[in-house]
Amino acid sequence: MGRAPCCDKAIVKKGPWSPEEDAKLKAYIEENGTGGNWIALPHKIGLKRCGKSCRLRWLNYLRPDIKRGGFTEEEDQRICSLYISIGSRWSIIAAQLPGRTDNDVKNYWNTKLQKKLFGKRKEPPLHLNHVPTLPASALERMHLQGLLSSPFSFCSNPEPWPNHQPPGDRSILPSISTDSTHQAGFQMRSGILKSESASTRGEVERSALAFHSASTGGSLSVETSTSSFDAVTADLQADELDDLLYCNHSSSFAGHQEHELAGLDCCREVFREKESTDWWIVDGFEDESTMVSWDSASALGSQEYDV
DNA sequence: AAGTGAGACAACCGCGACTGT
DNA sequence: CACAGTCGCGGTTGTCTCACT
Repeated sequence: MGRAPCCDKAIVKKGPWSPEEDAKLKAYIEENGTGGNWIALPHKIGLKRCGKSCRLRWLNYLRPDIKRGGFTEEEDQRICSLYISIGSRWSIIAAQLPGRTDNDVKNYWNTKLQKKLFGKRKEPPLHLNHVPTLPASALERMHLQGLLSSPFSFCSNPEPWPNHQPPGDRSILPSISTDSTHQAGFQMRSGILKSESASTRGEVERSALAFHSASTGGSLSVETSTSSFDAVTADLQADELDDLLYCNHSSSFAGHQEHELAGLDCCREVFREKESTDWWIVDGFEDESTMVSWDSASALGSQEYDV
């Protein structure tokens, strides 16, 4: 028995939306709002569409604040920086780009940016094939980190998330985005304690962080201030990203091979030890890059995390 | 002009998380 | 606490457009 479908697939219409359907949906939402229930909405306005489909159509296409047209260089850089920092959290990345939707950003990454950064080649760099358990996105990010001059630079940033708020106050501060829809998408998910298998996409980040932690004598600070994602992106060298995105980066790549391989070595080292290490994260720090090992846990000190 | 392939964009699907009862 | 309904997300697939042969 699978989960019950959210709507009757025999009745709902699928495929591209007609202008009439768009007009109906748009007019209703502009006048009445979504009513807090997408599933019921299509019935109210006589649309033979799934509620999820209506939601998607509104968020990705009909919403008045949608920005059309090509992405700017600044947006490119921002997407890349954030992708390197947090991975394929498209909704979060999109929230940093006013008027852009997660679908937009995701499509743009998949069709354009990925090619810009990695070239036409589909397979990962040869040496990365030696880490077969890593998911593609993690490999990509590893590769990008290698292309920049400071491998795993994001792990030197104590604040990979825009801010951390205590449980019970999960909404991200307005400074991140003034757009209400985006803010809604920023609802931080609670998760007091997560344990993840070693093969999840956060593998690289955890390894990197553990490496960083070890190399700094096990000290690791996790702060709870309220600065924005700018702190993350500032950590990546904008000019280097610019090189990767808009210039021939072959020379840059060659120059960083050594760094990259060194970074991989540290990962492999950590992978060998992962069996004996318990990985954990604290509430509100959903991103794997913020995970810390027990080795560095003592540094959390005064933080009262519900573990 | 017709066929074809690639690229861009739109939409769907499945799943985990959240919320109310 | 359990359960059902709903939301939101990320991955994937489908469709359309356009350039090229």
